[in-house]
Amino acid sequence: MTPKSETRERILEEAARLFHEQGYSATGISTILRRAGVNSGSLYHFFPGKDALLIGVLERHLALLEPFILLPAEGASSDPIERVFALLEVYRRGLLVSGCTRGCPVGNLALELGDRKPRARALMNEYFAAWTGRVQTWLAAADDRLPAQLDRESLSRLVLAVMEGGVMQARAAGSVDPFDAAVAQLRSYFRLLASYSRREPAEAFRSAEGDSFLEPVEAAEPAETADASGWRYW
Amino acid sequence: MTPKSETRERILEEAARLFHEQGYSATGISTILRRAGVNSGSLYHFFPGKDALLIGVLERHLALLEPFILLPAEGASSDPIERVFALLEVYRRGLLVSGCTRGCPVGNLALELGDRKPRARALMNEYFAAWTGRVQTWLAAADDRLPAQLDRESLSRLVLAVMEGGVMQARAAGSVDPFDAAVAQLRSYFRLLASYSRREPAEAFRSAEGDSFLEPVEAAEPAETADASGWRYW
DNA sequence: CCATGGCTTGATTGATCAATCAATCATAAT
DNA sequence: ATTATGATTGATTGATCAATCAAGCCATGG
Repeated sequence: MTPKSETRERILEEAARLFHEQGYSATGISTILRRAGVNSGSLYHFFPGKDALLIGVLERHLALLEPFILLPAEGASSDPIERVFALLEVYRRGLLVSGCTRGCPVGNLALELGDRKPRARALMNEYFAAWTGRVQTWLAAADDRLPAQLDRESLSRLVLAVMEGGVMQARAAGSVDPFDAAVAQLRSYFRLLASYSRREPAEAFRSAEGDSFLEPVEAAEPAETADASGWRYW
Repeated sequence: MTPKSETRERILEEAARLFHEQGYSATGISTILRRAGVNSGSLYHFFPGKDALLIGVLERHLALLEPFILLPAEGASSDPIERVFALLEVYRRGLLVSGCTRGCPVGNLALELGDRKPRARALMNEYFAAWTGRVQTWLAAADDRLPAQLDRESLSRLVLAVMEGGVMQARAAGSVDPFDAAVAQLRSYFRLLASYSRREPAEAFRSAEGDSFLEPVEAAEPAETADASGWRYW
């Protein structure tokens, strides 16, 4: 038995797949057991409960992020910006080979679980941080092709949003087209950034002050949106 | 006793809120009944089953998209591009008033249900199509500030991806910051598009041909990604 | 006055859920 | 050979799930 028993790995693998395809709540322990060819006692020998299994799955995703997602993207190109798009292409492949049923395994869980499982949310945050962190590394390596005033962390958040939002639309549409469309626009943005970095500093990056979008709102408002009839939506 | 009974509306409202916060599978009928102050027989009088309730909730979201999402965004500004960002701000408010637990109600369900409920997926597609369609209308109204070669449908898909991806990150982080970051970058993209539309046509929009990102892949490959050890990830 | 039909009541069903546990097996250390 | 430890078995638990249904309520129209 390897350091972490083979049975344990098989359970995690099937649980990860099922959580990804059906979600956490919709996946029954019995289904995991059947698919993994294991008895319930074995599962509860390794994991005290379903929650712990979820944590194990997320830890596995975190461990696999480097070898199965980031390294392949880095291997696809030596150009740092192309690596960003190679990263997106990794997820595109995931969509294609699964018939648009599987995109980002962590993204699904992030929306499903929200803040109801604090430990899980911390791990998902860690996952996203590692993901965007690596993108920032690449952006830093392409320093000469990006405007100096550009906030690289924000840009990495945009890249992640495009991936997750694109995957969601692809899953809803049953087609990669919306994903491709969003990525194509991101590509266009990078082209514009590159050409702008070659010209004058431009006012396009003058920070967001005077920008009505990021105003107070924060702790303002009676925290209730209602129309004339007293209807609430949120 | 309005055309569609008040009880029915109350059930739909509570179901929508619970599906949004906890997801479809994680929400029990009994919880909906308790929160709506209704007996099970009443619910099953209006909806043959939980699936039908889901459909009803999605139809309600579709019906409320116009009055509670799109019209407020249009009312916030007469400038068509500002309307795009006002639309994003609507969701930002939703995040804030809910402590980052509620973003886009349809997005959550889209990722959770995938293609397991065809009728539901069709409605979610319709929702996204209406959403991006309106954005395209606004983009068309700002025709003079966008490069002629720009694909407006793709851009609307990007806007939706930014919203959904931003909401997901905000939910995972328990903070609107990632959402704001992604939106700020989208804003920057729009600024660049505007300044470019004032200059020469630029090669930045020369379609995607010769662009390695959108190549074959389609029906190619043994449809399996494995590393040296035979490991599969997707 | 009754009859009709939309709506509500709430106990109840069987299925499925996550989780338990005493017993057994396998392996390796002593 | 003996014991200890880890891993596995699978029947079983009580809780919760979605869904059912016979009975009653009540407003309207005849």
